[in-house]
Amino acid sequence: MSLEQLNPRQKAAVKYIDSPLLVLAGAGSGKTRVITQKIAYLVEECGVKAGNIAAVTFTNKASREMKERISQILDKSKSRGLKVSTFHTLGLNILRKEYKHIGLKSGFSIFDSQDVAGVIKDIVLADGGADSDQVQQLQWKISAWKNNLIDPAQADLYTEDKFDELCASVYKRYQQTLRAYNAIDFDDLIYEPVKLFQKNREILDKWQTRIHYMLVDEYQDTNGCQYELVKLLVGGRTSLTVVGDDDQSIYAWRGANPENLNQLKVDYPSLHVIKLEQNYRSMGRILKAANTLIENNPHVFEKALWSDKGFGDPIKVLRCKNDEHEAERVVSEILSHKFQKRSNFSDYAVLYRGNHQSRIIEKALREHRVPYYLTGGQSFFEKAEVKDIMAYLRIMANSDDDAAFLRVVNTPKREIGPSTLEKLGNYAQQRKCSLYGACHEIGLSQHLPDRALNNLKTFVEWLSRITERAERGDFMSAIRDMVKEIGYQGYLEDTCKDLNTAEKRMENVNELLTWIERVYDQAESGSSLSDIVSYMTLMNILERQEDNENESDCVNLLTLHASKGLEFPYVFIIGMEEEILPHRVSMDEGNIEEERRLAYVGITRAQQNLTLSYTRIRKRYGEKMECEVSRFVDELPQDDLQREGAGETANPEEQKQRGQAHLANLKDLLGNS
DNA sequence: TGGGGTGATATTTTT
DNA sequence: TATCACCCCA
Repeated sequence: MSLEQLNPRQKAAVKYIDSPLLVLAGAGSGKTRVITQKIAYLVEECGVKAGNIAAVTFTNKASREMKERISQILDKSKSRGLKVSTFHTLGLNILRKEYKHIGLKSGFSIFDSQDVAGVIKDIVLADGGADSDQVQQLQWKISAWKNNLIDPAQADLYTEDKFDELCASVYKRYQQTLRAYNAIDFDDLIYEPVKLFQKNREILDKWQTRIHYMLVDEYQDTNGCQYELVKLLVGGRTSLTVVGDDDQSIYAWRGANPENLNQLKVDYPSLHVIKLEQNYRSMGRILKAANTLIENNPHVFEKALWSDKGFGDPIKVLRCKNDEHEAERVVSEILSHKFQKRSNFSDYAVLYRGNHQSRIIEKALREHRVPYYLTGGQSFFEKAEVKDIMAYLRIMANSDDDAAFLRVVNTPKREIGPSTLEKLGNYAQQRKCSLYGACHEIGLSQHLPDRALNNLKTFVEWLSRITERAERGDFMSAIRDMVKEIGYQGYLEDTCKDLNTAEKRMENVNELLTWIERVYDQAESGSSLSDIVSYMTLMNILERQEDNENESDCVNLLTLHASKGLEFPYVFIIGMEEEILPHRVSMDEGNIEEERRLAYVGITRAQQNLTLSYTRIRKRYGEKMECEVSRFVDELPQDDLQREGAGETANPEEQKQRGQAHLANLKDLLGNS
């Protein structure tokens, strides 16, 4: 195999196997290439079987990309059994084999965060009241506990105030409820295997034998639980390579613990560190700006990106009168630039801090007839029609899944209303069984009027028939018939305002079916209905749609967060203002460093040109607010900036503002060191 | 059962 | 200011 295409550092990272390895891979430094080459190296030169290697990523997209690139460099016969998966899929695979040890039955469901919110709501409601804000906080807290491996009993000990006590008691009942539903949540996919491994040496041994080498991508995004899983699977061995960049850690607010990078040095004293600093993406000036900015953050590992792509144009800084003006400027910059360079619309990206900022840009783009593609928004699996069909599959796979039952039972309408369901619920509780189970109990007739009873019976009988068909005969035709038999298309046509949206939703349903078919075809033989449903739950079809849309020539609109891992020739970052970037809330919480990393991520997306913009006045909550340029603009190398716009020469007012920003920044630095 | 009026609310999001 | 739940009424 040829390692010639790699630079010396990359080559070293691929070949190093003597101790655990941390690869500090700067933006655009070819980290995916290192991981894929290393897998090939392990297989071809070190005699490790592909089936004994586990490579872990965070998103489906990253794992798909990695699989694809490996198939390009490694023979199919040699890559057989290679496990490239997300953390959650790895966890699911473990649980599929070991579910009995944690009190689950086969066919368990995976609850998404909406299902979880529903369960918590029910629990609090039984307590006598809840507002949606509280449910949110409870959900967040429980998730945080799981991410830090704290079980309900331990949570009891950690309570500091009344709210913590409530959380702990809800946590306990929440776990019980999930078990009763034969369900787990996303966090459990990692939490439960870790707990099991900690308790049961034998099972851990088995999995350690199965996995000889682990590679972890985007290591700075791991949480405590994920790190523990890696640590357990690696055990005392040296067979670990993690790749990460502390400067691109932008998900701490979601439970990621970038400290895990430093923790490695403690847990593995023999840890070897290799830095990848050559950037293959951007012009020198962009990297200089990025380096200068991020130097304002404290670092455990120093790192400076460089490239041999030439220095490039100055970074434009647009100063605008107001937000409308800003949008207008950005669009006209894109248009005139495109005209000059004869580039494509898809070469441009507009990045922003918050989703709402896209609206005004969208408006300007529409006015100029510029096609655009908006990333984000509702994910495919959050669409009601997709959730409906998925719920049908879930109840078919796991009859204890009450959440799925409730969603499905009266959609489309079967005249099974709230009062029927309440009585059914009471009865199920009395009999200590699931809602579906309760429908089969003889005693139910005592509690329900005939009409309601009949409706329910008809439904569950139909459901068991179709389930049986799916399990026994041709899976896909049973599913397709199911959609037909419930009259879903007619239901959409009745409930949607216009036929157009009904049609669109039906298209989504069909797309879902196509996907189920694909997953079914690719799944190992012997995969059950529930296996298919589990994998579907962990998937995001939207990603694929994105790829499709990108083929038509569109300007890209996305949040800074969503931009991580992507690159564009020409990048605009709008709203470079105090209270936006850095965001107000982060300022209050003292999280300036993460905001700075966010700006860093945005800047390093640009290959050739970078334009920043800010406004003097912005409408916020309907009120006109005076704005101040972001401190991050002041932290950039001023000689490399080309400032343009309304009253571009610095007036006394602005001088003063900048002075204040600088002072604040100094204080910030002092406070941190 | 659905639509319209009302009031609260306003980062970032993957699995 | 704009949106989105949610609740109430027809």
